[in-house]
Amino acid sequence: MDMKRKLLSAAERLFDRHGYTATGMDRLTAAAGMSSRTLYKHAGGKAALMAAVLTERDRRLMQRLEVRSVDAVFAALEDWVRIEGARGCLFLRTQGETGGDTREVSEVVMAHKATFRERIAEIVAVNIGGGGDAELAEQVVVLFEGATAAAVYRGPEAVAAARVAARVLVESAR
Amino acid sequence: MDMKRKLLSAAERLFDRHGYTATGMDRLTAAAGMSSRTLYKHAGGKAALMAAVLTERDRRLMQRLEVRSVDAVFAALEDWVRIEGARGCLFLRTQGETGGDTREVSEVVMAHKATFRERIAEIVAVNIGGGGDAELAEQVVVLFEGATAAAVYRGPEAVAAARVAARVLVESAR
DNA sequence: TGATATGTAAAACGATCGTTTTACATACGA
DNA sequence: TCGTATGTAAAACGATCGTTTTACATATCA
Repeated sequence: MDMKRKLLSAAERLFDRHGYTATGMDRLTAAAGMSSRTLYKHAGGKAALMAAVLTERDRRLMQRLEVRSVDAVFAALEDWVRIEGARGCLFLRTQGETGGDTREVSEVVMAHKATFRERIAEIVAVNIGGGGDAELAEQVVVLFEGATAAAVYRGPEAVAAARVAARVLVESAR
Repeated sequence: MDMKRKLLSAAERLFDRHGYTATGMDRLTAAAGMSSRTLYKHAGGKAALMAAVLTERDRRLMQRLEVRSVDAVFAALEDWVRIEGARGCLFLRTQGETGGDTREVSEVVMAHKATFRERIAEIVAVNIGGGGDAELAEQVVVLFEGATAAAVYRGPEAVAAARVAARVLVESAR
């Protein structure tokens, strides 16, 4: 279905640039180039549409994190910021906007963060040799989130700093 | 003015817990225990109220960062998270919700982030001895933002991990 | 040919948005 | 005692919210 792809990419763009609550259905229908009847048939409703957007974003993001080294994780984040810009983590922003009381959204957000953390832990384990280092994995997660957040006002420099910091931490944990 | 204090603390609570856009003026008047006429006389409007909330929050946060060591910065963040909970940075969340096109809000957010970064740079300079280390300061900023963001789904553990990471980075920069 | 699916355009739904206004009460200081 | 300030309660403002419905067009395929 071509219609669904158009809807999802238009919705992701608007939600990301203007926020979930502030984006009205009329703006969504206009940007997706379809009637509201068709939009509701495909997406179900606003919250379900946001959940679908986040599910798709999770897929795209996790694909970029199919790497073997901690350094490559931050290289991937650098690419992401350069291509898509830095407006903060859409998952956390949406969770914050809805106060956590939109079930469909909360579930996707928490699931994404869990698999994200798991992926980082795997990569850290490979880099360290030997068993996993839970503390180092937590540190890398924090650096990744911090780079994402700080890049909003510091730009790509924040990601570069996180990358260097991760190198130091990995080295000192080895 | 007692009225203004009641308004600001009620507004901060609601904006922080439910988001800026999703919080209606009726909920604000009810929580602050005042008529909408009085609210508008004191605050001017919704955007100006949010700006006032952020200004007050900046004051409170910066007060907690009147410390001498990088380690104390993260100790302060631990206290904050324990007392106020972890719902992410209200400044960045609000900036994200408004897409950056509410002037009154954007100005306070950017000003806060600038002074925050400056404070971190000062503390880093004291800890390192000798001139400032711009790269280390950027790393500490990233760790602080990352701990704030990751604590939403990882809890206080995220702050503890950031604290340890900062220790390692400061040591290796010395 | 005629049913089924898939789309648009546009109006309507009741609710809620941020804000202003009208009308009235109370306290304080000249 | 009279004006000024400061408050409440409640209605009204037009706009916009998310969602559903009505009426109609087009394409596919048995």
